[in-house]
Amino acid sequence: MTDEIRRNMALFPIGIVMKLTDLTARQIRYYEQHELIIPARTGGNQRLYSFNDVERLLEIKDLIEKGVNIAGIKQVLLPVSKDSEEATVLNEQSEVKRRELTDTQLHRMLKQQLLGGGKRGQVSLIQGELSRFFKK
DNA sequence: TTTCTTACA
DNA sequence: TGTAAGTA
Repeated sequence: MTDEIRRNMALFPIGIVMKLTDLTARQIRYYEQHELIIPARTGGNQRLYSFNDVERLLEIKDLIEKGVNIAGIKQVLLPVSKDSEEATVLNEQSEVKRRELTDTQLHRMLKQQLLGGGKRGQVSLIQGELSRFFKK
């Protein structure tokens, strides 16, 4: 899969990313501080972004516009640990406490909605559980 | 000229 | 977040 390589190929400096994402350099660097993105660096310490980085920044921008804070964005964008995934499976199998939503399930629903297509009827349900993630 | 870090409003 | 300062 050489396409992966191309997508992760760091090519453009922050100036171009600013135009591509309509974000300010301040914001782009700020998101980097919070580890939402990790651009490569040149020998001169200049940041270099890849296509993947730009797409990720666009997602971040989307969430920001929807009123999600950094903590919330981290929940949505940061990779879900494998342990959580397995925990979900176990919980689903053990017909015990299968009444409440699993954190990872909720996580998927939120990401699905926040990032675009999301069934409106589901929103109200989510908003109630939202506190679990976007609390302070 | 552009970008970087640090720091103050 | 915006912006200023001093560099690289």
